[in-house]
Amino acid sequence: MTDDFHAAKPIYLQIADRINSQIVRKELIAGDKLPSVREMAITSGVNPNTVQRTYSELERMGIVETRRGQGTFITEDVKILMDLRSHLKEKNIVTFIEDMKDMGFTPEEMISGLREYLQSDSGKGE
Amino acid sequence: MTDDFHAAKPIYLQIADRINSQIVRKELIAGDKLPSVREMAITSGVNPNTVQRTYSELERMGIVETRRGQGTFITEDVKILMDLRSHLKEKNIVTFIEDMKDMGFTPEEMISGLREYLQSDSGKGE
Amino acid sequence: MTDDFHAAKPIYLQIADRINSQIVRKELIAGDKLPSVREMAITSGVNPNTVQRTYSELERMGIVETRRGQGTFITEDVKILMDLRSHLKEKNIVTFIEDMKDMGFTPEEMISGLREYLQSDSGKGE
Amino acid sequence: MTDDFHAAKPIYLQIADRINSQIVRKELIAGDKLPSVREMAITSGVNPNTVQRTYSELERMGIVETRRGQGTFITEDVKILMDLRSHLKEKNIVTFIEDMKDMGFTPEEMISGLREYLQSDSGKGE
DNA sequence: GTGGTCTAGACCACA
DNA sequence: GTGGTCTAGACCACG
Repeated sequence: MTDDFHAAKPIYLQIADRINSQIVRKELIAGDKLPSVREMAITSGVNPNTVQRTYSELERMGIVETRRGQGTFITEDVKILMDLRSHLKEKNIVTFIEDMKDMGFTPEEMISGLREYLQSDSGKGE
Repeated sequence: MTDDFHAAKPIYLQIADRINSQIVRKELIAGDKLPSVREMAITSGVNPNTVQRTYSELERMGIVETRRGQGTFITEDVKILMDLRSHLKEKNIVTFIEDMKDMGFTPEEMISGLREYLQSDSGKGE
Repeated sequence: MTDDFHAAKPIYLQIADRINSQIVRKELIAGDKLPSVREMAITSGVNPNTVQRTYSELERMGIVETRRGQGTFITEDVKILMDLRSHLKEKNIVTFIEDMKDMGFTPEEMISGLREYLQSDSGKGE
Repeated sequence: MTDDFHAAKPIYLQIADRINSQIVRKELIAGDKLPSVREMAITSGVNPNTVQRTYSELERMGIVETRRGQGTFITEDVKILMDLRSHLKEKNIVTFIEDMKDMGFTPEEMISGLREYLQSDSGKGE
């Protein structure tokens, strides 16, 4: 919370987020090949170094693996991909609860507040 | 989302968050005096400059005002303090919804997921 | 220029300004007695130290003189009071011109700009 | 007004003023890159932190934007830059008028006084 | 290379 | 005592 200013999450993490979202939404599945660093850099309009860093980060998390000379692939390890979903979900929810609790909201208020915004939100997307 | 690593929000903003929480929870109310820069620096274990920055940031947001030679005080402008609460609340909820939506969760899943964690969470503290 | 933020000129100088204005507008004239430090502090709602500093400053400028046990008086030296007026005037005008010049305005634009605001300004006061 | 002593506007704001002047005079235009913090620090003979502060201030005002790892740039938002000019102009003029009015000058005297100094001023620089 | 944050420690103006 | 500014120098994340 508090933010509002420069917001700014590093670009390389934003790209990682995007890829994670695609995985979680099954737009990318086990074994899929990611665009090459250069390709992704061009289509995303960023420096290749930045994409490189994204891929490294994802590899560190076990989500992708690079095969020399072939490219970068979503891991075949389905368990990791499943975990990713539940992990991101849990992380999101727990963070949300903690922040709301810090602000003195009761569980009931969290749910009703969430409901409220979900309604006024119906029918959008990025 | 994604994070887990370095996390890292600047210290001076973390302190600002903490103060905002206290305001929102009514532990700090309009007109209250904040600890002096030096005092807060010691109790928070940081450099006075860092606290100074926190206070400047809060002043920029209209949440506190400094009176020369006297100290830093929560603004008397109750409206700003009210707005703070609803602003933080909204920000939290909207972010949560967006992130969950990115991950392909339906509104129903968000609410049930939230419920689930709220139960297993009953009776904790920071 | 640039300002906009905390603005903030020290209180003791604000008070000095106010007294100078009164002199220049002949509301205070040579030999007049100023309120005592305590009195002025109360009516101005500030710390006596602050008023003390104002008087010291004015004395340093030769505008007032303090007579022990009697109080603080506007100087009898009319020349200084006359100079005050022209000095403040000059200072004001010169600063104005410099700032406008910095912004790339021509003398003609300064005068026309000034005229413009003087018209829309007719009939106000603090 | 009144001043003459310590004058003293913080260095970081003086630098901001300078940059604002350059923008208003079209010496810096939308999209231009500012010197790096370190560079500017050296050429201005101040500490990098001080320049950093200047840039932060300008960013807060929406006049510049920083691109990570690339540098600090004048905003592409031309409207902000236009507003800057008129804002600074207005601020200057209004302050001038108020101060002169405090001193008991009539609008006519302001204009004739200004004229007077503009003539004796023809052909100078900083 | 860039900006952003932080510490350490100093000095000053203000009340 | 208070906050505000500044220097010196360090470290980090980012592109």
